[in-house]
Amino acid sequence: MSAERGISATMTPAAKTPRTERGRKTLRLLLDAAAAEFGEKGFHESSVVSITQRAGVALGSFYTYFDSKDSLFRALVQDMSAQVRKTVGPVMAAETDRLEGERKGLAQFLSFVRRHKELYRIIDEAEFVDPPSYRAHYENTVAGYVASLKDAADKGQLRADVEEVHAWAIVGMNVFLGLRYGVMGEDRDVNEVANIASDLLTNGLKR
Amino acid sequence: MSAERGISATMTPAAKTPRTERGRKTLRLLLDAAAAEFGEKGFHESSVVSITQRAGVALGSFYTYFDSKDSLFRALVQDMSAQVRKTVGPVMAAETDRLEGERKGLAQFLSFVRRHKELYRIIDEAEFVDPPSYRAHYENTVAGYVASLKDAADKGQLRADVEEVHAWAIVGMNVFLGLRYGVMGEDRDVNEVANIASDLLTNGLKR
DNA sequence: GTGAAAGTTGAACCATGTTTCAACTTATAG
DNA sequence: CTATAAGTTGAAACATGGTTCAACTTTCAC
Repeated sequence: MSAERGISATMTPAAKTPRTERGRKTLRLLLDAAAAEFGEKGFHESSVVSITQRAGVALGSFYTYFDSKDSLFRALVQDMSAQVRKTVGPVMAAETDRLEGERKGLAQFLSFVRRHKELYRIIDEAEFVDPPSYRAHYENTVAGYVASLKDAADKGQLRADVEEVHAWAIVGMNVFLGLRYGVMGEDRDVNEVANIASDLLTNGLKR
Repeated sequence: MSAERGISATMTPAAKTPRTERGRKTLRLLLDAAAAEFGEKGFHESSVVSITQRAGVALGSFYTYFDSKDSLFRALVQDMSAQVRKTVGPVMAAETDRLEGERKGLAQFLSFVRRHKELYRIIDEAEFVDPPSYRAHYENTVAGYVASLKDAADKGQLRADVEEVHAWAIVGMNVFLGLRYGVMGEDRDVNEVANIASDLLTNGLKR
């Protein structure tokens, strides 16, 4: 799970920025350890002690880089929220046809989730550990969806009456498919799932 | 938030069953207080002390009825999982047309959520506090959906190829609509939301 | 009415885990 | 080479809150 994810631009310096190479390395160790720990055991079961142990640094070093366990979590949520957008967004945008973009985007999202189960669960847990981050994550996501759906509607690629409710519905669909076929089990092919969902989204259930 | 919900049949006697009227009353006080408390502050922010205080009983009385804070939570999750099914199921089943049933069911679900935000959040938090209950809740829900979708397909009411993936997609959609238009805000009419979602589900996004 | 069972009470016990800090080591600029 | 800033360390202080228990009160069957 040790991602190549570094200290991304979006990450607010709630993390007291390290000044030397050694410092950056330690910070990265802590972030990776925390992501893994939170992903496996959840926020409350993870202790600062266990995180520092996994990272292989002393307990006290944690507070060189973070104000608290909470602030670490917040940093992680924001970082990963950005990561999802950065991974899925371009794949979706690359497609001229919005519905095809949706299909490709979901497939991409599902494989991302499989490779980053920890991060997926961290966002989910933010609903309880840090509600504002959670809301922000989904409000951003939905806002992006609404814009891009309206855009596609203008181009005549889909029905003209698309709005917020549609966006929340689609996001919910994707999140649950990610939970089931990304996190809970990998018993289905990513593309197969994406095809089925995309077809449902395009044509609906009626025969 | 003090529901008329009593000690339902499905509730495993993890709660040490009271033998007198007085006992039953105390147990109910504790259950209602806990549901409210968990709903507002989440599992970890709620303490047994605060729950007993809200219920107006002594700290020690808690352990007359529950083995632990966890076991109370488990009882609550199971109880509410059953409640949702009991509230939404019949409304859906009453309709002969599956798609119309879906619309009515969603509307019913949304108003249920509005009246029971606490319980909704309790199920969500089970993902972290008691994963088995969480999985069980959604696996049950989805299984019911698959059966009823297949049934409707046999009757020619919808496409023949419905399967598990569709069910997870629909459930995810409903859950997120519940989160947004039930819990987060009530700025839209329940029936309007249900109509839009139902239309999306029936006809899809293509124009 | 009486005694055993059921229920109540809250102080004390206990476990866990976050945060602080002063002594120490490593890095780097001049 | 050296002085100073950056970083590391882990023991101890501190806070929180779940759980136990022995003394007490209420209920209820006989």
